[in-house]
Amino acid sequence: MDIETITLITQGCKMAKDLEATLPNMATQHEYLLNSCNEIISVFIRAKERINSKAQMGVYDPIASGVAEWLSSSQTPAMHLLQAQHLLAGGPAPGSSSTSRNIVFDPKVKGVLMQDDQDLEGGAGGTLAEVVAARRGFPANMVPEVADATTSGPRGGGASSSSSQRPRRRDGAGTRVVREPAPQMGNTEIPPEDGFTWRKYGQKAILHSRFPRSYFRCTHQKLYKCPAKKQVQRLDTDPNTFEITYRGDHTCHLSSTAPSVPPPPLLLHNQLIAAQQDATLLHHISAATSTVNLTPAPPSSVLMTQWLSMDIGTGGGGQRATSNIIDLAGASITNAAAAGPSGSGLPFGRAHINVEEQPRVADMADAMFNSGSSSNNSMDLIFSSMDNK
DNA sequence: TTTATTTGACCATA
DNA sequence: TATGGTCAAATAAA
Repeated sequence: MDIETITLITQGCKMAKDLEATLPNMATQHEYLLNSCNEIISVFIRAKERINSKAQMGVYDPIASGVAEWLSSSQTPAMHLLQAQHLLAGGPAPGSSSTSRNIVFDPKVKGVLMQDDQDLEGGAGGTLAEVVAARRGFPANMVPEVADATTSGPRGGGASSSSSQRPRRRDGAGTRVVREPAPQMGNTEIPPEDGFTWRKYGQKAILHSRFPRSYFRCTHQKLYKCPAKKQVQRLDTDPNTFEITYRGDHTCHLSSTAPSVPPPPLLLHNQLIAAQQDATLLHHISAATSTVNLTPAPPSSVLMTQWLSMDIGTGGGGQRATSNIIDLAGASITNAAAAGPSGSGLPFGRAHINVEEQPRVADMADAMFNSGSSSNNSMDLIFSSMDNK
């Protein structure tokens, strides 16, 4: 990545942060906000185009990848807002590309699909869940409704894949290899989160590799017989990059109580309402009896909390208001109230939440949105009562 | 007490 | 037979 691209990205980030700083005072200045957003977007688009031109040469750029990680980790509420606007406007998220497979302006999008991938970004059609998952950079096999016909179970014995790196396994079909930069902050030993919860079941030294390979399976493997697995290994040539191999599809999302694709970034309340009215979205919004399809923690619980509190103004009253919360990725929680502190694990099973159950839903929402990590998050607390074997 | 992680042993595959 | 992948007991953490 050349210096000009870096400069553009830096400039865009600075502009976004400046905007964020002025947001409290300028929140009502729509024209100013619009202009500012447009300026920021144009800067990132220029950066994106420069990066795309490099990426299309087929070169994985660890520096660009690192910047993507940095962008992700430093994403501000203002950035979320920009992204939300573009998401609902039908256009690509700021900084994302309809064709590229590189930097996407999203907290979760960091990966570079290396093989056996589908054009995650390119699908003009597809379900919302697919689009959202694609925008979030998830491997195609993690997108609900997208069944990989070639996928087999852990020892399914499918046909051999084209992987040249691990020719030993015959069940290579359905595997996807993603490279993601190691977190720049915090514990860099931990592979970046991908929105699902994983349980580590093994670690093994690999021949001719400096770093051991870690083996993970879906946390819900037992309960839902979810065959999804992943292997995580640091690259010998670039210790700051993880190579993550996904195997098997998540089947846990098939259950109404199971985790699914994570929700999209923060969306404004009115945008959510508008989205609700969109026929394409209604497909994903359950009707009268609202089945709660629980998801891993949102990318930014803080932001979600902010959003909930933002919404209180329109909800009226001195009490904490009821909000319509819609998980656009296929889940729905209706009339979930943002209420006080929650207790520990909530004893609900296949949750058909009625409006009358708001207090309980409120606790659940609290548990969901106050959790910080997708692993060991409150959702597991919620599920723990159900996971009794 | 429950759940997650670690790690040595075992098994399957090339 | 070497190697990668998984199991399961031991241990740690919550």
